[in-house]
Amino acid sequence: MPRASRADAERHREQVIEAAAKLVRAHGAGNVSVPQAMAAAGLTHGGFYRHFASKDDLIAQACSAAFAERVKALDDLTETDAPEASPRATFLNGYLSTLHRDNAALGCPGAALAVDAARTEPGTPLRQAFTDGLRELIASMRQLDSDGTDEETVIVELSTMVGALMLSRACAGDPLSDEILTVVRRHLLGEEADPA
Amino acid sequence: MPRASRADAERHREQVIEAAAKLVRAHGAGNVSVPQAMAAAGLTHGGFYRHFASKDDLIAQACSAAFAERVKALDDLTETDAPEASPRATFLNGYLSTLHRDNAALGCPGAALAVDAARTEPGTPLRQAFTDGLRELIASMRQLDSDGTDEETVIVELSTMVGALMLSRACAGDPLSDEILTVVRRHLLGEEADPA
DNA sequence: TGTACATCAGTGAACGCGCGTTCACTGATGTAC
DNA sequence: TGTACATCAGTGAACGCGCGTTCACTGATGTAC
Repeated sequence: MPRASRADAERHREQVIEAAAKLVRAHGAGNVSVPQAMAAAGLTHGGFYRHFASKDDLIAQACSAAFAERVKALDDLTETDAPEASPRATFLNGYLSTLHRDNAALGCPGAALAVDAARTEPGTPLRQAFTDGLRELIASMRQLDSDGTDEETVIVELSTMVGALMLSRACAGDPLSDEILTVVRRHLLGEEADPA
Repeated sequence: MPRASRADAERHREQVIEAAAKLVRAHGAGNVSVPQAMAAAGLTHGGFYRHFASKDDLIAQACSAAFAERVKALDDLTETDAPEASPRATFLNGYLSTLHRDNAALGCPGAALAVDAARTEPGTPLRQAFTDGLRELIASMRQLDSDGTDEETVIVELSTMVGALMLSRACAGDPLSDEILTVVRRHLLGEEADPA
């Protein structure tokens, strides 16, 4: 494949980002190699630097793509008219499910990539991509209730969900893992935040 | 240093674990090398395998040591008689502080190592060490109030704290980082969990 | 529309580097008498 | 208590490996006429 058309090249670039967005959530920024990401898109590693300035550049773009994908799913949920359950309940139940726990590759980057973003310096591409994505996620969560929700309430709720998902993943295989999901799901669905 | 006494050797082993417990929380399991951990204890890397079966073995022991250190600090807090603030408030304020956010090396392994534990398979030494440590941490948190606290309540509280700390670290350098700490601190201190 | 040529997406070999792990060696420590 | 010797904690060179990145090369794509 010595020369692809511009349209093909653009499609390849998107495929690499898409593949990296999954790999990076499943294995972490440091455990995804350039050859792996390229191979996941059906390419060899040599052409990598025609698409990206560096590995860090790809990781940051993969982080942005992961947030964008999640935010879009959230917005679709919000716009669905009158489902059987409320959008918020649907979101929470999905987030705190064993399916989400066991499939980080397609899951929330807020949980999967927070530590990787935390381990880079402020101002690096990944840190910035994560911060921007987190802001968008919070904004979308505020629209889950038809009359909108305080930023404060959403931040507390998201912190609880992210913490529960990560702790649950960290001890998966032990009964404690399911218990965390169940207890936190019950807590968030059984009561509304009460800014006393 | 061709031959150290048995007491020295034992002390060296503990120093390597202690150093690794800090390094691993600051940089992650994959970003700490055997030479680094040995050098942090003043040794060269060659003698490593007289103390540890593998790098994974050291990482798991470092995780256990980090939890043990944290649990001890918590228990000391619980046993302090009548301080100005309640043990629970002191614990929460310290946990959700910028000091804790900016010093992961000495901080809570539940937040710092959850992703590393999640990225190993069930049954691996790190996964087991993390799960055991998490159980001990939950047990100690239940004793913070003099009359004890439900496991459910503590799990929700710990999830919220871990999530907030990690998200705050991931966007440190941005105003959102401080906001997360402030909002979640106010939430946890301003109201008691209410099992509706 | 057809031809001549420049562009450049993708290939695969190569680079220097740090990793986890192994090993022959050193010489003070620990032990047997 | 003193001596002879075995043990073994720590050293530093070496191993094979995969990494991020570079580069000469190929040949279809895109463009100028």
